[in-house]
Amino acid sequence: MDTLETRELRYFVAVAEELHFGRAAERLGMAQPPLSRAIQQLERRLGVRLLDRDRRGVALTAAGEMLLHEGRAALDAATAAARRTRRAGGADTPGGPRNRLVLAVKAGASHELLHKLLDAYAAEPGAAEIEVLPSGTCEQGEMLRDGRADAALMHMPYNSLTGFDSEELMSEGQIAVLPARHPLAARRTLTMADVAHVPDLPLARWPRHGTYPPGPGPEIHDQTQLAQLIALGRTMAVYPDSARAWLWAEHAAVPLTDAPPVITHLAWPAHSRSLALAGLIRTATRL
Amino acid sequence: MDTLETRELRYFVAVAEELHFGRAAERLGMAQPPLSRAIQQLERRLGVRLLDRDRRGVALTAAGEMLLHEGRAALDAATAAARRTRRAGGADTPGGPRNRLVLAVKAGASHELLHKLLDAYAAEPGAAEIEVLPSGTCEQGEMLRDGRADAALMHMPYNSLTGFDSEELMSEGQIAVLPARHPLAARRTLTMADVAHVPDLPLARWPRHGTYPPGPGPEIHDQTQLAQLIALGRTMAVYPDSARAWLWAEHAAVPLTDAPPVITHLAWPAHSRSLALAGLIRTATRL
DNA sequence: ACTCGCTGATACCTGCCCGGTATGACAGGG
DNA sequence: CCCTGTCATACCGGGCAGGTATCAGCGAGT
Repeated sequence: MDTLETRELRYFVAVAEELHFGRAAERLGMAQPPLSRAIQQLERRLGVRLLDRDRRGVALTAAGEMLLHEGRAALDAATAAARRTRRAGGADTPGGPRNRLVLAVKAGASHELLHKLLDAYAAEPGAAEIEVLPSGTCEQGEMLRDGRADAALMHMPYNSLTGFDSEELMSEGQIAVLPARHPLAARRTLTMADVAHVPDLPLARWPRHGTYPPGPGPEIHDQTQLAQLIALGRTMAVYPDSARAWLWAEHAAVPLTDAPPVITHLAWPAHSRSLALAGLIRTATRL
Repeated sequence: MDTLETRELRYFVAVAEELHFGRAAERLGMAQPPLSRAIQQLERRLGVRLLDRDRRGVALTAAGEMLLHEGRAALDAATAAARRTRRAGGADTPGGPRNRLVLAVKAGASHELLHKLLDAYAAEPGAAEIEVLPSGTCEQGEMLRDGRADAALMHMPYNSLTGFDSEELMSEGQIAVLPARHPLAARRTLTMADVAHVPDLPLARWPRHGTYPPGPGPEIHDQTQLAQLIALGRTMAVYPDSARAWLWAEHAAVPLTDAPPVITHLAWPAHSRSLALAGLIRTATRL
């Protein structure tokens, strides 16, 4: 009576995202009529209109908006339960159940810190095995929510910590990564204003949630590509100090005096009760 | 393949809590055999043993432990989705959908603060209607998690804020609430040590998660009962300063110099995106 | 204006799977 | 040794999820 089936949530979220019954049904691998009926039953069960069926397309009501957000969260929680249970039971590791933690890290970020953390934790008695899972740009939050990861290194202010517990690990300044022969590379320091609108060096653009912000700079998919474009003198980027670890010879790093500091946190789902995670947190705080 | 049905979660949580298929089936209102089969199917789907069936009773494996915790969270998220959607659509309000917020408050706590908050918020333009939902002892967290409430007044260190966003509202000292004619009531101040083991005034015991801590004091169900027992000289209690609001003439309040301060927070689910809630938070921070 | 195309809704049917009843296997206790 | 209590197995029936075919409204194009 008062608890929704995940099947209903899956169906509704698909329709709410596509705003089109046919496409949603296709995405779900089913025919359109049963989907229509399922949504109608859901509306009747809840006693609430979720969608406004205008003859041309479908729109969310306020209640539908709410169910889209809450339903996504519930679906994430359900898949997280499945994934974490499989992992705890060792269903994904050939050698049977092992004490294992998955740590999501933005690919290439915080090399040195990560190294120290892993070494320190491995030295602990009874340490679990840690799998480092490379994550896309700002994807760590989703990975924690849907159970792909048990913990993550997150970088304020780029990631959002809402909904997670966290422990601050490190704070660092930011640098402008420039082509070595560009005039700006000779400067001792720069400001954000200096680098905001350099005509011949537009700032590179990273995708946020799959879409790119507008701007003149090139669209970046991965860090190697960015490094190459900088080395070729086509673009520049603003990065935390620790990015110096992967700079090329053709790169130059100039400190930005007024950039906000980047704070690296170890974050984990707030309700976690794993012993292995507690150990990792403990060693992290001692770092 | 990778997302669990809430039916499966309900069944497993029931079995994991009862550690007994028959009782769990009874609680679920079904027969035992289909429940056994459902759990077996779940184990096969996950590829993981969840329960150790010893001939005498049932025990959780590590994976089962994990699924119990994660499954509870997922079930809470699903029922929260249903409740909040119904509320957003006005399924529970006769007059149709109204802009409404449910605020969980420990019954009788923070009267004055609550009053100020409600008044200030009601004065805001476009304020939503606020329903004050009295909550049992330390129950506010569950209410936020399963959607019975949209926000809560929580009192550190009694409530836990993990998993919620929050805003600090007030900090106050604590007092000992004593029978007026007891010798200790004449003191200007007291310490925790003074009140810990008074032979003729054992500290009252509140339930935590439905069970009472051990001790000599009486078991308390509600505040009126406590007030009466104190007035009768049978027990005493430690309360935040603001409890003075409901003291009787036969009560005395003596400040405790070394009690930890009680900090009242406004807390809400971290993923909330409601406009009305944002308004309440804004007025709360300005208080 | 008529038709075509696209939308979601309805009607009807079929097969699966969920749940119930009856029973079995197995261990422990009197 | 049987009785009790546990969970698992065997079998069956009904409800509901899902598929196919079709309808119903609205827009657009000629």
